[in-house]
Amino acid sequence: MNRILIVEDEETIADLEKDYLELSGFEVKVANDGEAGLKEALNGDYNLFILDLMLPGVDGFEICRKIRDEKNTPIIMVSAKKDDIDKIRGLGLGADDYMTKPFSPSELVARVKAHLARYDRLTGSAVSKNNVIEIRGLKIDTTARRVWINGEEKAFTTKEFDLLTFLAGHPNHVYTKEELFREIWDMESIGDIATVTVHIKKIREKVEMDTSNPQYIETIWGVGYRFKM
Amino acid sequence: MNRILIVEDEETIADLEKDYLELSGFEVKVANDGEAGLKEALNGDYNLFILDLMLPGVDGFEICRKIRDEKNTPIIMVSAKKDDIDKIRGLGLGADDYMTKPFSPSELVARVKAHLARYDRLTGSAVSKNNVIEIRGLKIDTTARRVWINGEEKAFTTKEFDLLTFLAGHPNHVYTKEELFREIWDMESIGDIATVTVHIKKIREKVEMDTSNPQYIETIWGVGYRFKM
DNA sequence: TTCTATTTATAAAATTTTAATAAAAGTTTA
DNA sequence: TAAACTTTTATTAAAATTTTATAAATAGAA
Repeated sequence: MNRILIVEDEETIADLEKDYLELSGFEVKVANDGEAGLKEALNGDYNLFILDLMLPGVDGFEICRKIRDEKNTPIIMVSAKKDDIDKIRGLGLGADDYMTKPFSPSELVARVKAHLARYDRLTGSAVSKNNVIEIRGLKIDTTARRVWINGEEKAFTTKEFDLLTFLAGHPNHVYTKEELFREIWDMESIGDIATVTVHIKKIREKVEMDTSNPQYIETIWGVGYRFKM
Repeated sequence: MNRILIVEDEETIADLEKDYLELSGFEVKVANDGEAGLKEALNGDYNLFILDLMLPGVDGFEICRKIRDEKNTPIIMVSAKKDDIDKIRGLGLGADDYMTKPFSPSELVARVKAHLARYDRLTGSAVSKNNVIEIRGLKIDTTARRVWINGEEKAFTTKEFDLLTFLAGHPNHVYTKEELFREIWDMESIGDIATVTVHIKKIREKVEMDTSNPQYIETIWGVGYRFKM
């Protein structure tokens, strides 16, 4: 459940925003002035802040800065004046979005969802974006360039790693040695295809339990190799 | 140095955007159709994408989806029609921003900067808000720019510190020397990559017990370096 | 089946590529 | 200007890749 803090002194607006957001399944808290808003923002555990720019006490501007000193939580700034928005946008305050009143509640909800989704995308899965291939006991981390067989890490050279990753990334597809050479070595094969065989052997030595009965890279006689899946 | 890819078929617009972004210190590449754009986006190393919605070949919509399958890089979608924007915004395509043509180049630059800053903020990993990185016996205070190995403080020069902090802040990720150079030296590497090697050596001398068997910064032969975690 | 030609596996040597190191030259900073 | 730092260059060392030679497996034909 995502928790949202609205810092807004106009109660009708705050209530309207709150209602719509709650209908969309968010947990919402409202603070009516700057002091309370700032305190709540820093001590509470929120996933997103909606800050009005004009507030009694501490203004939205100041709250935004203070939050950014401590958190990366998404912040949406709201103001009645288009000019203010333009001004603060230029200040590089670290807010994530700016909306001019009046706005439709559904647009607010849409933006809130978009910011929460992005935040999760960037913080949660920063590493695991497609960067890990896992097939049976084999695990390949493509950005770290590390390989594990049944939990045990094995060292791979550049070409070995590239070749294995390419094959594992296209399982069940049969590639000729020419195709593999072109793919990994980035050039036309002019007979120098033996090196593919040698690298396949090296990879198998590290990956397979029994080299003569490969579970991962299969030999297709007279054709090429295929990564079994 | 941040690298930006513009996928836009109208050359005058693309050139205008490119000029403004370059004036702001970005490195910009333009692709004029969907095919080229998609290929470049997936293979190249970019920090942000600007995609036109209407393109010959593969449309911006499709490119956005394909990029999101593989990367979390910020995407700004551009369209001449306000209606299209509203439509795709609702689709949850994973784009980070939407702009309607015509727009002022300075607004484009402002948004680009904002998105890059947020991306860094959210993915800057281990460092983020804490300001202190602590991994095994190594402690780095990023605001004070001080480094301790097993409790003993060591003096680091600017470049050494930046390089170590970047690597330690993105543990397990393998970076090429080109990438490291771009990151720390803020410019395109034109062969002057040897300096990265030398700095790695200097850092290891201070950080490692046994330089020839590094516990922190590992060499990935033929690829680059990785901070072990 | 047996023989032969073809293809792949294996092992080891030779070559090439890449990084570590040391030291000099250049640059910046106090 | 001197000291500290950075970059470049040259040399050495290490590692990875490719080549070569030989063995083994497979498929096809007699």
